[in-house]
Amino acid sequence: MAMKKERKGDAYSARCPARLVLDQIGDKWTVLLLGVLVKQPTRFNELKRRLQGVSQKMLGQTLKKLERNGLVTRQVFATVPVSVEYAITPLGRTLAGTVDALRQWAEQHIDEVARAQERFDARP
Amino acid sequence: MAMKKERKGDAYSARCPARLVLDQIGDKWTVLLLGVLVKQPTRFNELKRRLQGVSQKMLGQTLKKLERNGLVTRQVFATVPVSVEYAITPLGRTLAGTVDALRQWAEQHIDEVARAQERFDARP
DNA sequence: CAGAATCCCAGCCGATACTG
DNA sequence: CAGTATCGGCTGGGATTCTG
Repeated sequence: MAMKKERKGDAYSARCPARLVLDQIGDKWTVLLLGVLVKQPTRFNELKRRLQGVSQKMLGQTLKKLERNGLVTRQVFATVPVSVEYAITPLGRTLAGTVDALRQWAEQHIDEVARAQERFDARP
Repeated sequence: MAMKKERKGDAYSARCPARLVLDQIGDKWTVLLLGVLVKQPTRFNELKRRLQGVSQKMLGQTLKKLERNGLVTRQVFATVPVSVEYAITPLGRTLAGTVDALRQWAEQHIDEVARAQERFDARP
């Protein structure tokens, strides 16, 4: 029997900081969420409205992950029906900036990528 | 800058260039793969050896996706057992650079993130 | 050596329903 | 309003087997 010893992850371990970042921003909603919050603090249902198509489950889950990683804060106001405001942290703001570099790369090179795909798909 | 109205595919449509990039680099092996190939062209089994823990399936699949997007090239040599060399393209090299910005962000802020996680996990 | 094909599981994610 | 809980589909990804 092939036992693996301590194969926890090699260069690919959870200790790899890059992996931590990609696990955060690689999911479906984080980038869009940061994109909204970087402009202003926003409440739960308002976020739900902005990110058309998100489910409460994923919104809550994504926000919780962001909060846990110190990228957004959650503040509760004791209004009549309680309201909760999410805001980006300074740390989150720096990440949003870095993610923006990615977005810029994408916009600059999307045509080239699209052409590569066509070439690839149109061959024997 | 043009306002996009188009609510059919949300802001989250496949047309979104940022989404295309995240779908490419967000997977488990792309970043590591680029990290190896950015140094020198490498053959299939050599890649498999370098990325300890990757399966042939995922390696082949990831390479194919990279090739389709024009980020790496695949060249076959008619040696005795045939050998195949994968190399990063200029386009792929620019992406690798951008990804590196992400890695730098991660390394600079991993401590702060870790502390945020501890604080989050250690509360009632 | 370089891969394709198959099986299977864990986790993401959406839809829906329920709570304070 | 702001969530949590549960069910189920889909897919990323690993292990294994087979081919040129």
